[in-house]
This record gives sequence, structure tokens and C-alpha cells, in this order.
Amino acid sequence: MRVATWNVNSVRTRVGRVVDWLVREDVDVLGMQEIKCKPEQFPVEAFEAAGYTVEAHGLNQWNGVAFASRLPMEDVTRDFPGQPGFLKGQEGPGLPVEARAIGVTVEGVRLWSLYVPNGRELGDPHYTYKLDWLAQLADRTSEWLAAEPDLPLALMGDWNVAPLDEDVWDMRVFEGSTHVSEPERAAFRTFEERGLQDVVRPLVPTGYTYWDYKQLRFPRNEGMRIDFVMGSQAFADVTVGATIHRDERKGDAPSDHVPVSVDLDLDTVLDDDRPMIF
DNA sequence: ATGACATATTCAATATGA
Repeated sequence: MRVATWNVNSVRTRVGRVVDWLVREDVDVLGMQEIKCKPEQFPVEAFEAAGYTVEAHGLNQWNGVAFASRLPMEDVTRDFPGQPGFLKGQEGPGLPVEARAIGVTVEGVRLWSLYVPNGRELGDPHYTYKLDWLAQLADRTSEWLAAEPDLPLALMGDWNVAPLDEDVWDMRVFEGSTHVSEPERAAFRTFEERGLQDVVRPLVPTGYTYWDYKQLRFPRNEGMRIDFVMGSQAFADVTVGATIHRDERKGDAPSDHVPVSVDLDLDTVLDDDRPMIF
């Protein structure tokens, strides 16, 4: 089974590219971020014509996440429990929850498509929101894995954090900026402490997943690695391949992010106690 | 110092992005 994540930066603008890529790359399940539309505006027909069904979560022109799958999707969950909300100029609980998380189960694998808040600037209320959002998600991750230690689970999406210095082209440019600050990196590492691991980096050690549209960032390869597939041990155990699809940043009207895919071998048997039958 | 570039929406000017 091939699973992928892609911040498409408007699915209505990108529908042709996205569906072409799904078919060309033989992708079974795609988690999208920044669909930038409501479910009723989502171009489902193009996906269905290619054999995919869609589960979308969008409230307005901002944010928005979705799954497209050619395998059945079960247990569709919009928002994660305890997901913090945001409203400009206001603080505290009870704020509107943005469309930044959707979970589905495919072939027994639990998948989340996540669009982590940007943070805007250090000290901005949106930065606090980002850290709270990640902390709450980490707590849910702990609870999910405590309940089901052998669950193949992946949190995938646009994390809006560059965990390592090498994940940006020049750390000097990011001095004092979001995405590389120690609190954000600590928030990201929390997921590793709670039992998840980046299943792509060991297989694809270098490469960016995002290049700004401005200032010739892509031609100069001045990018950032901020899109990740964070898998549980059971998910990592069945991961047999990974690809950052850099070529999707080329050509007409690309997203500023490229897709990241992982290949799972769900027939892999790792249980040594199981009798072998030939 | 600003904008660049791209996307959305009350189609014009603003919000958002990383």
C-alpha cells in the first residue's frame, strides 16, 4: 500500500496535477493539507473518475485537510480530541477549532492528515497556539498508543517545523524566525519521545519538501524540510520505501510543497513466535 | 524599508502563508 501526504495549496487550483500524480505514482491513500475550500467545493468528480473517494474537512478559504483513497476509509474523524482553537485577539478555551486535522483508518492503518499552525512570528498569539496545538496532539498520541501499543499509526502532513538545522538551506536566514525555534523543535521531538519516528528520513536522508514561491527559491534550491510522516513502531515495521517527489515543484502552477510518499508492506510478518506454514 | 509570489474572497483590497 502506498500512502502519501501533500500540502496542495488549494485543491481547486491543483486538482489536475494532484489526480495526475496519484494515478502516475500508483498512490492508494493521499492526505492533503491546505485544500482551501469547504467540502461542497471540493472537486470530488475528478478524484472519483480516477477511482478515489474523498473525505474532506474545510470550513472556509483557509486551511482545510482531506483524504483521497482508492481503498475503503473507516472511522473518519474530523479534528482530534482536545484540539485547540484560534480567534484573533482572543485567548483561552472555547475558541473556534480550525480545519487542520482529519483521521481515517485504511486496511487497519490509522492515518492523520495534519496542517500544523504556522506560528507567524515568535511571541505572536499564533505561535503560542502552534505550541499548544502540538502539545495537545502529542498527548492524544500517547493515549492512542497506550490503548493500542501495536497500532500502525502515522501522523503525516505539514508540520511547519524544521526539526534540524539541515532542514533549512541557511540557518542564518532563519535567525529569530518560526519553524526553527527551540520550543517548536522541542514540541516536535515530543512525538519521538511518545513513540513516533520519522519513517522517511532514514530512507531519504536529504532533501527539502517546500520552497517559497518568491525569490527564485526553487531554482536556487533554497527550501525547507517541514512535511513529515511520523509513524508508530508498528507503522515503521511495515515501511519498506519512501520518496520525496521533488519534481512536483516543477512545471506549471505547482504547489509550494511537494508530496512525500511511503510504501507499506502489510503482509510482512515480524512475529517470530508464529508457526511458519509452507 | 518594502516587496517579491500565490491563493482566497463581497472583484478590490486584504488576509494568509513559512
